[in-house]
Amino acid sequence: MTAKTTEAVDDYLKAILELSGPAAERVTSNALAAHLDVRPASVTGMLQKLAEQQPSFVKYEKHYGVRLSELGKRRALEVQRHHRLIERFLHDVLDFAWDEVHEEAERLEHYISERLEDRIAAKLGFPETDPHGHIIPEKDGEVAERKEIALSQWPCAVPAVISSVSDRDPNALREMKRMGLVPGTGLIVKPGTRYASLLVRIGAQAPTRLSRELASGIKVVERRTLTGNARG
Amino acid sequence: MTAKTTEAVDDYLKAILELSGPAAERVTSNALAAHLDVRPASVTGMLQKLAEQQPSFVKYEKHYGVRLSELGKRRALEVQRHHRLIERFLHDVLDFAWDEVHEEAERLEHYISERLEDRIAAKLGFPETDPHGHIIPEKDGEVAERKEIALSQWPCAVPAVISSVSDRDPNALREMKRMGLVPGTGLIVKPGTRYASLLVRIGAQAPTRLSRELASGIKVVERRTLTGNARG
DNA sequence: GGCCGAAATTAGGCATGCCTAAATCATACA
DNA sequence: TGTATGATTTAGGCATGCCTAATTTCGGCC
Ligand SMILES: [Mn+2]
Ligand SMILES: [Mn+2]
Ligand SMILES: [Mn+2]
Ligand SMILES: [Mn+2]
Repeated sequence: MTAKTTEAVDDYLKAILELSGPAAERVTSNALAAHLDVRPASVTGMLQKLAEQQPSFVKYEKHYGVRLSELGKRRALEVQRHHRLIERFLHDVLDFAWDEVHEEAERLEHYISERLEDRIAAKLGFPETDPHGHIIPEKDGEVAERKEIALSQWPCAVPAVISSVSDRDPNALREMKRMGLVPGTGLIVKPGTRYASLLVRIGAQAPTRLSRELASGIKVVERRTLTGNARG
Repeated sequence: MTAKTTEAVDDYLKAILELSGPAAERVTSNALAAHLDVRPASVTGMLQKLAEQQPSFVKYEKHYGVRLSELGKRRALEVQRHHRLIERFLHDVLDFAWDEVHEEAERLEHYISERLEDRIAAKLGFPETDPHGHIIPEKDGEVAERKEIALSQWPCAVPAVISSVSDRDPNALREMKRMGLVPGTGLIVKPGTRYASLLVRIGAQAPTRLSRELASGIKVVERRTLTGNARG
């Protein structure tokens, strides 16, 4: 039973969680402003208000950035759980395409009750990931960890499996699906081709060119590591 | 594609629709304030803002009340359609009890997209009523009319069928379900018993006492009139 | 150590939508 | 034809959360 939040507050907390990365580093006002599509001045205002609350969702040092408190992390994970459960539900039960679910979930995540969250999870059989491969936090805030790496950072010639893809660009998602770039697909980056595009063998297909832009939305793990729905 | 609205505006429009009744009479500020649980001064403020918009959702005469414009009626019906589809979906697909669906729908009705509305309707096979018997407006704003009457007004000894029940009081709903007072159930009011309680034969049961309060939430139609899921 | 540019904050405003307290209006009835 | 009473509106405020413009701070570089 965390304190009462608004849609705006929830979105700030989730943004801080997602921008601070696995090491929970400080997040800058500018980064938040870009992610949330508001002006930096608005971010400062919100962070000040959040920081002076008692108890507070954030630790904020003027001019140095913000990070989540335990309470803030708890709430951010709860909203993220809502988001990802809703995406899987829309996709699996209501026939939404994987490029359509994000926008809808971005709103609904703030307005479903705990009861509805639980019924959705039960209906789906307590899924572990959303349609883009992102891990759904447990109800108690636990997150199954996984050391995934951006495809652009992955070494050549080492077999990898797609673990997740960014869900924020519908066009990119449609293009990925067309090329077979979905979670679980295996791939290998061909050596010496890391300029404007990557030469990649996707699954069992012949090697294809993959733009850096598209590649930037893809995260991978080592071939054997993926638990569950591997396909490559 | 009606103009952009907020949750508050949607709730005002829906309240005006529901309080103005089949004859679309003017609704008073006080009635709205009571229904929406805000102060009358707040209602006045909102009605003034709505009335001076161009195009406007309402026709408002200072000191005399408000009614919906065509645009306002269109929007109110759309929100009502959302509400009732969501209630049926939560009940039929996600195992919500009939006394749990209203509160959830009251929030979600404002936040589902047209796409989600359509998918829910399709998944349900385009249902005609919500779990409380209320008719779901069509997507184009058409409403199947039905001349239902409050049970308290129904003549004695004339066979009736429950057409709908009020969904706003969870306790009353649980009590109704326990007594078999659900849409489709037939009943007859016994003569000469219209004081603090009604003596009523519900379905095939022995006659029971029914408090005026519970009866006030029940609407009925003539025995043969109900289309569809009659049970009485 | 001082300067410069980028990042961040402060200052001042606006829109929404709620509140309480103080007028004012409509109207029933004496 | 007043008048009182309840309904309604006006006046003034507050919280949230966004904006632009102006100012301050940070940090790297000469
Ligand atoms: Mn959101
Ligand atoms: Mn996702
Ligand atoms: Mn509502
Ligand atoms: Mn209902």
